[in-house]
Amino acid sequence: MGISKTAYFSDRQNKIANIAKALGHPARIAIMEHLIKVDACICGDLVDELPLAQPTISQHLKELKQANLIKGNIEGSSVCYCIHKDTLVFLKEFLNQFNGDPKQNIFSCSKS
Amino acid sequence: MGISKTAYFSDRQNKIANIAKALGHPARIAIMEHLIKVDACICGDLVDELPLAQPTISQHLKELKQANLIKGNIEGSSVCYCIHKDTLVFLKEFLNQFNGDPKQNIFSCSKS
DNA sequence: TTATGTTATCGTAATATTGCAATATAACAA
DNA sequence: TTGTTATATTGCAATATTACGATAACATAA
Repeated sequence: MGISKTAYFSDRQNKIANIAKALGHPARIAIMEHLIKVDACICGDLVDELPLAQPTISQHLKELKQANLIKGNIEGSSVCYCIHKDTLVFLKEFLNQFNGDPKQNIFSCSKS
Repeated sequence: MGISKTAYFSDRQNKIANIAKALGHPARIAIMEHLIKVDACICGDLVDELPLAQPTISQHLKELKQANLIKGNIEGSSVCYCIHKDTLVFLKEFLNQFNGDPKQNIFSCSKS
């Protein structure tokens, strides 16, 4: 990515960007959607479900975990993953900023 | 980013990932937040506002425009940018999938 | 015309991401 | 112990992103 000037932005802006970045890959969207469908599953289930190799899935899970989008519970020799809703709520709150007057600012913009 | 197997995922999953990826940088979050604060502004305003050079801002705006997160209106020699709410609504609808029973799946997960 | 203001594009260096084979690690069974 | 199963880590090639100086493209003014 080249140098990213994260230090120049607020913690909140960096946190939101980090969550969005973690969601910025179709495999990770597919993982999130599979997790919500089955409630919780292990890495191996995702390897069967998605057209990617096990190390790749594991790496994507790590990415999602780093952003707090999922949690992993160790269950014997496997790890059970599920969604961490708090983070999704946080992201939704960011999006709610953009709910202004619906009559305004929809199909045009000017600096007037 | 290396080869991204986008072809293996649905159009919808790719679209969501693309929007999220566009939001996956603090400068672009800052741009979106500035745009909502002032309703609409030109590139030069953002150059004054953010600690990045003009070509960098322009590139970030292109990224946001490509994901349909903003629109640009040419006004004389400048371009007026504003938020494209439809895309944010689309992203919010994706997040709404994750609003299951609040008593379930909050602080634990198991494959039981 | 020339000059100025505004934005986009090009080129490039530094760095990050993606994907996977190979391998390591860990839990458990036999 | 050995073997099996499940997941994580390492190492690497291919590719993408980030940032910015230089410059191009454009509208407008003088």
